[in-house]
Amino acid sequence: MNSEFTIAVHCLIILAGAPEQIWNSETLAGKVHTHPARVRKIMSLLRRNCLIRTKEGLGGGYRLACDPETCSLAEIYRMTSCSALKLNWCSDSDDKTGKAESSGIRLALERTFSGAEHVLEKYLSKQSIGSLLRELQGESGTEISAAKSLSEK
Amino acid sequence: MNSEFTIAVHCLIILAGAPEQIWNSETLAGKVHTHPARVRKIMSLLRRNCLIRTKEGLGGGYRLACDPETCSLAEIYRMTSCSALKLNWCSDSDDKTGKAESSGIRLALERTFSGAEHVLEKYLSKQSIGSLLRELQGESGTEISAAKSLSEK
DNA sequence: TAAACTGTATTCATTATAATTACATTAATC
DNA sequence: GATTAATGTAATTATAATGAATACAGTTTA
Repeated sequence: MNSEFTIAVHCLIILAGAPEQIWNSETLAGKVHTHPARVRKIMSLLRRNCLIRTKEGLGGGYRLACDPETCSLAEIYRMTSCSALKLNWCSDSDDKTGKAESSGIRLALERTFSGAEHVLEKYLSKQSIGSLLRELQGESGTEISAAKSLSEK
Repeated sequence: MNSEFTIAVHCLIILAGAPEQIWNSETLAGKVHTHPARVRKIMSLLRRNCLIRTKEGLGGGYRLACDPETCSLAEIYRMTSCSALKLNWCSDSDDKTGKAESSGIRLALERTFSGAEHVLEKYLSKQSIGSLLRELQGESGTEISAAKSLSEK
């Protein structure tokens, strides 16, 4: 999984924390520690998926366009990092034995990986921009981490 | 997750499929489509974790040293790819606002990632070299994929 | 003692990732 | 309108991660 997911979530949380405000790429880049052009690229992806609204021109920038509570991390994961757990290894065409045993192994491992992706998405679907934001806002208190309890269900 | 996990599992399945046989790095490398030196490096890791036994010298190679049924993929994952889902992004020391909001976001995301790692390991702990091997051997039949059903539990 | 292995470090090549630059386009404001 | 400040996007460059290849010391068998 590359860092696009992280940056996307981070920016969305910032937007959700001040829904009326318009944030530009430079400000977001400063908070997320990356380059404005990269922020724009990722935000552009989020816009095409209708999570945010963009305003071009002077005074422009980004605003949230979705309900933080229903915007799940799984959704964002799919946009940014789909199949990050994919099996990365070449085909088995040159198996000389004819028994094609290693192809069988490959299939089995592909099922394992796709199952892994499945449980990961299921876990991420239980968290949303809203839930993370609430977790943040309650941080000064003594709450138990929501992520921890979710993963131990 | 890099491909060490895949190669390790693949090699272990091969060893488990012929427990009496000694496999050398060149043969394994041919089946797994990588370089013998890389196989040796990974097998060396598995040996240090007592999953296999090594025989050096002429006629040497690798043999399984564990019960395939209790050798879970989670265990192998931990050896090869631990924290593959770790948050990869720099610290927040230069936050000028003083509110340290983005540090809070960082902590929240770290919890999310560590929870993700947790569910992934939990999923992998339900599969073993033995279960994969059995899945392979029953492949000619019409069995439902074990991985699929596990991930949908 | 020679041959065939593993163990391991090092170097090189490739690929993936991210930063940077550049510039067209858009919109607000003077 | 002209200027300014923003996004959208492509292209280039730099850096980091990954894997392949090489080399050679150590080990065991015959």
